Amino acid sequence: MEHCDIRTTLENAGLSKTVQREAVLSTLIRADLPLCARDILVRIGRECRINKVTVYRVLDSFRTAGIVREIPTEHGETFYEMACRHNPTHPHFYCRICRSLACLPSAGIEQKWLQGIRPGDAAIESVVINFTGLCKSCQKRNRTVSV
Amino acid sequence: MEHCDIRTTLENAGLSKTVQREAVLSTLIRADLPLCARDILVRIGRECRINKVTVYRVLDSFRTAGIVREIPTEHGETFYEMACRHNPTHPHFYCRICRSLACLPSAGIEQKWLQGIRPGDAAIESVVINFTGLCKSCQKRNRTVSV
DNA sequence: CGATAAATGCAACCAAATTGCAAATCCTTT
DNA sequence: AAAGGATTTGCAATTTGGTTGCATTTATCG
Ligand SMILES: [Mn+2]
Ligand SMILES: [Mn+2]
Ligand SMILES: [Zn+2]
Ligand SMILES: [Zn+2]
Repeated sequence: MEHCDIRTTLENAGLSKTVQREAVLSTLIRADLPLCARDILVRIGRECRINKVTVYRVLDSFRTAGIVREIPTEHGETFYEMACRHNPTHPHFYCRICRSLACLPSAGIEQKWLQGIRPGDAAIESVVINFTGLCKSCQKRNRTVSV
Repeated sequence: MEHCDIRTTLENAGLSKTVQREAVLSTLIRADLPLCARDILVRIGRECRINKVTVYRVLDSFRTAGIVREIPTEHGETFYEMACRHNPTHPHFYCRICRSLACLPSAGIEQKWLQGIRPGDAAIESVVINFTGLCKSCQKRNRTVSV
């Protein structure tokens, strides 16, 4: 997969370049699936000194700038993924047991679906389509337990 | 709108009949929009003695029995609505300012959408389609403020 | 380099939801 | 109707994901 350049991304967004922002951004670019704040903190590890609060604030600035997309889940944790041209919007699958989030390969489908919707008077800013259920490994584990 | 019978609903679900369960169920049946645990607690008020924890547990038993649907929101509160035949599944709109949740009148559309999805190995149990943005009154309020 | 605005770290805080356990209630069987 | 066992509830404490206030540090620009 092709990737965005960290410096260019920050510059284009008008965000000042700090080690913490670079660490969060590079973690998200490297990731092959959406990450939550805790994931990011763990992945950065000792790479650079960074606080939990900073991760939240950095993610918020990225979201405001349109660099990342937010994917809220049933359980309450919010996941993040790159919102660049290399990663068009798509639905997600959330496992209610292991609380993992997976991207579903149906890019662009939201736009088609949106046309069937009458939002009334509301000003819609985003659509979240979240499938929930049991992932493959949790299905297996559950089957074994219940038999 | 037609309504379900409280006693029959509980009996069919195999749930014992307690004043607390009846209170929660009747509140949800009466409601004209999805409610969160706190809403339910407030609406029950002095009607019967009920604890916050009980509301959560009752809602959980209702969800397991398929009596209610869960609608998780971006902010972390979970809303609930009747899942009976009088109320087929539909998408929802969530206002990120006033945190209100509204039902969108597009019944049955999720089922159609599901057909376009390749879930891979996952066992899908539910689809949540959540529109987020600003409701009418929050648009107005925001406009006034920013001018 | 120095000034100033912006970003970060830390501790305290918050709201929603969950847990453990004792007391109360429900439901079946006498 | 009373008894007994299983289920449900209330209460206090805890967990979790996230936020706030404020002092310190860092980035950026002249
Ligand atoms: Mn994704
Ligand atoms: Mn609804
Ligand atoms: Zn899983
Ligand atoms: Zn609103």
